[in-house]
Amino acid sequence: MASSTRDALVVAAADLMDEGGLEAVTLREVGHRAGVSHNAPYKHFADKEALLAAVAARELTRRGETIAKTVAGPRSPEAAIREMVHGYVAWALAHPVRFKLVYGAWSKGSEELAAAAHAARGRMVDAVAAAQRSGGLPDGDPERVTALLLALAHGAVDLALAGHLSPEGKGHAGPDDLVDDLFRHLAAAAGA
Amino acid sequence: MASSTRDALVVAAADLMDEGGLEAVTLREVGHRAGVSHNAPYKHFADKEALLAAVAARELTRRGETIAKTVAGPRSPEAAIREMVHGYVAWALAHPVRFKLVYGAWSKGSEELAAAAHAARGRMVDAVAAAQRSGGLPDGDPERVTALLLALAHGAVDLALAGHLSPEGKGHAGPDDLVDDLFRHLAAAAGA
DNA sequence: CTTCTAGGTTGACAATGTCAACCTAGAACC
DNA sequence: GGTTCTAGGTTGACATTGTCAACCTAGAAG
Repeated sequence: MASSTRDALVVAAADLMDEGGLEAVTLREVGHRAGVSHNAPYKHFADKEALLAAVAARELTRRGETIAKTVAGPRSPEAAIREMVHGYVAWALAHPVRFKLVYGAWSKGSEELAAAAHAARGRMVDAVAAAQRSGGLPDGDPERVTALLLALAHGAVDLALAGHLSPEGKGHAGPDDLVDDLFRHLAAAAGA
Repeated sequence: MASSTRDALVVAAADLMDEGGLEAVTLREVGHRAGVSHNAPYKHFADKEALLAAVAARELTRRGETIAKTVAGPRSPEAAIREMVHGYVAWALAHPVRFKLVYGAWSKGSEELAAAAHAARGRMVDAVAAAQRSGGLPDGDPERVTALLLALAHGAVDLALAGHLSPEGKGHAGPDDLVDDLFRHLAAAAGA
């Protein structure tokens, strides 16, 4: 197993950002929470960004496990993707800071990150392809339909978190509503 | 007109973020570019975030003007929304930092910002409603269909900027491709 | 002519990322 | 066993940056 101090640092950073946002994650406080000095993190990470990348990798790996469980759960392929996309939305809304970290720009492209992302995407693509075969989604490159679903979920969540989604009017469509709308339209397009 | 120094500060900040990213926008450098001292910005803005909000308001206002011109341009309503959404994508890809600033979280909800955003959205909703009447888009609350379009465009661009869109595979669907896909599916759903 | 104030200046401070120098215990090797 | 190397930790210092406080000045207001 990796250095236990290293893990403690990653956990401390994750906790800090959940509590006080990204700007609350200071190397000094992270070190303090992990029970080491303000400079100890540099023995495990090149710089602050590398630490944050480790946090992102940890989170993405967990997401991948969740998705793997989802794929084994529901009965129909349509239900499976629906659940995946709604799961994505729920996770993002529950952990906004981790969400923005994971799907922000990684100037440091860790291998673990790329692998976890690829695995998660692959599972979704499979589910989409299955749903296409059963007629619940329109035809076309499954990768591309997956990208469409993910992009919509991502955008809806991002806008919602920033408060730019439906200025609290009567429509009041939340991210989940938009996801449902898209699935409905896609189903209609598939049945044409 | 507002203080000319104030404008100079806003312009300097906008230039800086275009050149070196958000982290390059330091109050000292902004002041220097505007030809004043490192503390002069505080005579015009409460804090750094207020300055950034002013930059965002300026950018959003410009976007609104662009959209207004677009609405008067194309012939069919379908072409008009298509052009609006693609214009959104093009702008975001061309000015990633401004894009993230404008659609990031404003803890300081300036009135100018809210007004500009509302105006821009209204024009898009009108265009969507027109397209619905001519059968190019499926029925339903126009606000909601507009939100769907914007959310997809936003998400596609955000993922693309972060490098999380189609891991350079053969599909290689860019934001514009996803937007086209959505329009195609919506048209199919409308024709059902 | 006095007074007020908007806008500007300099100086200082605390927080933070980061570098450098130093220390220590245990693994590794003879 | 004794020597050496090194991973992991410590303290101290430094530059950058946002922000506050004190001070200054020219022109408007009276």
